[in-house]
Amino acid sequence: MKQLNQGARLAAILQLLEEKAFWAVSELADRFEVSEETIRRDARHLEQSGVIQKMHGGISATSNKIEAPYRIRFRENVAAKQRMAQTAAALVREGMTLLLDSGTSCHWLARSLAHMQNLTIVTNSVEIAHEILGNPGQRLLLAGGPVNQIHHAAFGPEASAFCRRFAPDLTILSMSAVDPERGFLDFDADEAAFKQPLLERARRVVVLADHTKFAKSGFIQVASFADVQDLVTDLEPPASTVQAASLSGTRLHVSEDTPGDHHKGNVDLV
Amino acid sequence: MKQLNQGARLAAILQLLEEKAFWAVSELADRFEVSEETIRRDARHLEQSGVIQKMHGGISATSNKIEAPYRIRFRENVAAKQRMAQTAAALVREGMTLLLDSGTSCHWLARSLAHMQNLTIVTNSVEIAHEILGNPGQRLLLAGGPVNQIHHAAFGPEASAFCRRFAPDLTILSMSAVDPERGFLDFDADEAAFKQPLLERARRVVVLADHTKFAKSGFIQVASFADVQDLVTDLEPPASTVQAASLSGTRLHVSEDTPGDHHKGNVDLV
DNA sequence: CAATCATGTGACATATTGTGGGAATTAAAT
DNA sequence: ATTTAATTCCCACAATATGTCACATGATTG
Repeated sequence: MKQLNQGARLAAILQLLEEKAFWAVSELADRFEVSEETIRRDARHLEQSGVIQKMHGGISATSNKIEAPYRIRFRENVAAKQRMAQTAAALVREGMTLLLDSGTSCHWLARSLAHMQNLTIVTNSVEIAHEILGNPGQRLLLAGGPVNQIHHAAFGPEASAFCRRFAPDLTILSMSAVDPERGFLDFDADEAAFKQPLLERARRVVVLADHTKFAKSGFIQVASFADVQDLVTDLEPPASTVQAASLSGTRLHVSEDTPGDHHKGNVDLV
Repeated sequence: MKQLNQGARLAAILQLLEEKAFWAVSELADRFEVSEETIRRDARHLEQSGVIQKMHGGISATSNKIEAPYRIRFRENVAAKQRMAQTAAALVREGMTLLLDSGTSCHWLARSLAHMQNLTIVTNSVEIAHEILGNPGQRLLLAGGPVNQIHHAAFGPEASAFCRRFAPDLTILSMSAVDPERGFLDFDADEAAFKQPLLERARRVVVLADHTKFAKSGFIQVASFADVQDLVTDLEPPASTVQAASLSGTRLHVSEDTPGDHHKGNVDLV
C-alpha cells in the first residue's frame, strides 16, 4: 500500500477493523509504510474519539455495545468483593430465607451461594434474580415495579410492599457509606426509602460495605449500628468505626487479603 | 494457532470457554504457543475481572454449575428465533410501550430491540428484564412475585395485577401451541392464567410462535384468533391455520430463511 | 516567511514473557 | 492416616517487546 496522509490512513484503519477485530501496530506500520510511532499516534487519536480501543500490541474495534454502568461496577474490585462474599456466605445455612438487597456486593454474595441448596431468596435486584436462576434448587421471590437504571433494581412502593411481607432469617443489605456517628447511609433517596422499612421486621441484619465506604458519608441515614448485627468488610475499618460497632454489639467480619496465609482466615472482633 | 498478543489471547480464551467449560493450562499454552506461566497470568487477569474461575490445573467458566434449562432452550433454533425477532421488531416504533411476555422468542425480540431508543418495556420475565437493562435508553417495568424456575418469569397474582395496570401499544406474547380451531393454547396453567387477562386491555396483540407450535395442541386455551392481530412465525403454517388467521383478520408474518435474497422479506397475507 | 502540523528518531518508561527455584496442592503409595 | 512423589502454582528476575515522550526535520498552509 502506498503512503497515505493522516486522514486517509485513519479512515483506512477503521475500514480494516471491519475485516478483522484486531490489528497489531507492526502490521499496520508495515501496510501503510510508516513508522510504528505514527500508527500509535493514529491509535491515540482514534481512541480519543472513542472509535477504537488501544491495546498492548495493537488496536481493536470498540465493543459495539456500551456496557451498562452497573455491569462495569460489578467487575471492579472483584477480589475484595469475592472475599466479602465468602465471609458473608459463611453466615448462611441451608434452608434459610434471605432478603438480598441490590448492589454489586450482594450480587457477588448471590454467586457465592451457588452451591447451597434449599435457599429462599427475596430480592429487588434484577441482576441478583438473574444470578439466582442459575443456581438450581433455590427459590426466588422477586420484588417488581419500575426498575432503576443505575442500580438495576426496583425501589418503588410495589417492591417495598412485597418485601415487607416476608420475615427472612437474614436481611442482607449493601450500604453506600458508613459513618461512626451517623451509622449507615445512602446517597439515593429511593434506595434509602426502600431499605429503611426492611429493618423493622428483620431478625438479623447483615451489612456488606467495602473499605471505600468508610471514607464516604451519604446524606440519608438508613440504619444505626444498633440496627445491624453483622458488618462484613474487606479491610479493617477506622478505629472510631470499630468502636461504634463494638458499643452497639455489631459483629465485625473483616475478610482481609491474606496471600499465602490461608489459615489466618477472618478477624472477628467482639 | 499463531502467536497472539495478550488482548487477543484473553478474548480467545473467553471464546474457547464457550465451547468447553474447562481448559487445562497446558492445553491453552500449547494452543497459543506460549509458556504455561503466561496462561496462568492471563487466568489471573481474567479472574480479577470476574469473568472466569481459576482452578487447580486450568481455568473454567464462572458458571461451572449446570446451565439452567431455560438458558439451554434459549440457544436452540437460534437462527429461526432471530429471524422472527427481526420481523416482530419491525412492528415496533420508537416511543412505544411494549408488554413483553416471557419465553425465549420474546427474549430474542428484546435483544433485537437493543438499538431502539425510548421504549418502555413491561415484562414478567427475569431474563428479558436482564436483557433490557443492557439496552441503554429503555425504561423497564418489571412484574414481580414468586419466580417460576422453568420459565424464569413471575406468573403470580402480583405479576398479573401489575401488568394489568398498563395499556401497552403492543402486547407481545409467546404461545406453546397454535391450533386452527381452538386458537392459541398453553401447557402451563399458571402461565395461561397470567396471559389471559392481558388480552382484555390490549390494543394490539402480537403472538410469536415458531413452526413447531403448529404441530402441538396445548390443553388450556389462552386466546382465539380474533384476539390476535399479528402472528409472527418462521415457516408457512398449515393451510387450515392460514385460513383461520385470514378469517379472523390476523396478519401473518412469516420470516422465512432467505439466504442471499434480502429483498424478499416477509410474506404478509391479508 | 512564519506558524502549524505530520512524521521519524532515539532515549526512556512500562508491559509482557520465559525461566528457574521454592511453596502449595493433588495423587499415589504405603 | 501418613508419607512420598508428581504436578501445579506463585514469585522474582532478566530479556524482550511495546509504549510514551521530547525533539528535530520536512511539508503544508495562510
